[in-house]
Amino acid sequence: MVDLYSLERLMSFPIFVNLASSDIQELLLRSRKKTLENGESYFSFGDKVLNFSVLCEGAIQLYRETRDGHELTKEILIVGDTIGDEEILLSSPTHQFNALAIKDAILLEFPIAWLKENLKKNSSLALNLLAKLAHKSHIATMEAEHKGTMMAAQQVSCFLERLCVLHDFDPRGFELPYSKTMIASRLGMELETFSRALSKVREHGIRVEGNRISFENILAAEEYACADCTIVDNCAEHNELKERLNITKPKDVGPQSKCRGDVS
Amino acid sequence: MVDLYSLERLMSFPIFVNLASSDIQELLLRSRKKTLENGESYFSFGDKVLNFSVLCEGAIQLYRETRDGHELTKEILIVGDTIGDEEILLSSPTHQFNALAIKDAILLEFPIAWLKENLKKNSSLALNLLAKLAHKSHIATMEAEHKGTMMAAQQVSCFLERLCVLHDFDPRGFELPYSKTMIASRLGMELETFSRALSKVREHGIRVEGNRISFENILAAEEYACADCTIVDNCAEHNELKERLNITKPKDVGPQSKCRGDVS
DNA sequence: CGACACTTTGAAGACGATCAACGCCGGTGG
DNA sequence: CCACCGGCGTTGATCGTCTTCAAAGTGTCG
Repeated sequence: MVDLYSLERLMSFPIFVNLASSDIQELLLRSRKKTLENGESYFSFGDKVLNFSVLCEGAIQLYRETRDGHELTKEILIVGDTIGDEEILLSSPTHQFNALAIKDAILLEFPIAWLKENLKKNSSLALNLLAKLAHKSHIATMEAEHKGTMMAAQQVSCFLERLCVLHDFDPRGFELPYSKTMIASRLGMELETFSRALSKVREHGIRVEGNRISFENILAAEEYACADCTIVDNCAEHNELKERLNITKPKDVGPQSKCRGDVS
Repeated sequence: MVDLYSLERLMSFPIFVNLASSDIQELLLRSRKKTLENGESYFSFGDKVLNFSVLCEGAIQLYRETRDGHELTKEILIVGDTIGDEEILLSSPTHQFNALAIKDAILLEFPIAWLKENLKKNSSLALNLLAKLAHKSHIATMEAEHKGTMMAAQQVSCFLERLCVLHDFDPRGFELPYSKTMIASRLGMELETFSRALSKVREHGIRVEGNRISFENILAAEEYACADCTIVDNCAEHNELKERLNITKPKDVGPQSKCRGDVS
């Protein structure tokens, strides 16, 4: 069992980074712990926004349903991510999507009033949230661009590379952390399309066997994934991946590419 | 000629709303005025990020170019919008897109150090920026969903309705504020597709004659645009539009829909 | 062994992108 | 004044990719 209340752990989350320990201690006094089992709903579309929450363990899917019963995954949250910030900042009284635990999860909850207060008082917290939102917005832009310019298989290739880095998996072989159905939904494509895309990435240096992924030829995979990406230096995760596989230290990072990606 | 330095004008911009007049006075001392002519470039991909800027007049297109020479419009900024906030918050030393004046434009520029400073000191400024980014992120989510679930003509219909409200045009007849080429690019579709979509929306209560748009049957247009939108109460702009046309006061706004949209 | 969830594969269909041709208009120059 | 040109928008035909529908395969767990 993870020590939920470890200061170091909390301070490693982007939202709390740079906060004084005293602030975090103060934090914890106002917080509630919430546990969810795999498959348990956290809230649904239309529910009142009660809390600002930080995900400490597990994973949570944010999704909506279209009228024809289709499910649209907006995001998959992983440890360190936050829930409710957007609604609070938009002054939306109700949630605009459903939240479902897709692994056993633990959250720290804070009443929304707490966040509103502390954003005014604590500039570090406000800056952290600003950085997070800016990042999110950047990712959204990038993925929108990808959806418009790349073929499904290229998106999958790009996704797998980012996934590997962000989850700190071994690039030489790792298991997908979610079902393929979930990933397809996250990528905004049909399961069938995703399945066929997985076949295709095999021709580009990525081995796929069941749920096991391994990067056999990262340069080929990289080349394929980024062929139509406008980010010149390619994604930070992609470079990270190459470094880990000891292929090429990018000669000079220089004007850094900003293709970081919440891949979840 | 607009009085650029009118306090009321600046305070009406989302980014400066709620700031004390003294703060705004202070602001102006640090600012530089920059004018651009229609067609003039403000900065290009890869340029160093030097300023945080507020657009006071005109319009600016943010776009990238793909390798095959295609142009991708990320956003069209209108009066009151800001430039450079994202880069500063992401600590990106260079711009990740091009900025081009598509009307004669006037900006107020602040050195990036200024923004960094003031975000710490001035919580209202930080909160305004947070609200703006949250809103931007929300729009991005919505438009991504639209691109995935609606046909081109539905997106166009939705866009025209939001455009009308955000630019405060007369719903019974107004001119498109940008070229069709520009709008198509903004919507992430080809000019031909946009052109055909305009033909199709005619069958759904929207008259299109050259660059003139008029909403003849807002209920039909609304029904068409939102048929596949998961936002239950539909866009705030759509409701606003219906009110302006005196069709139906929405019986009860209730849990407010959050489909506001920077349509530019 | 059978039930069930999940995934793969195949074939048909829909939508938007692409290529190509044309119409329209304003400007420029002879 | 007219001829020519370029930018912009429309329309038609074709093509590619993703979606959809259908069926079969794989795995797990009782």
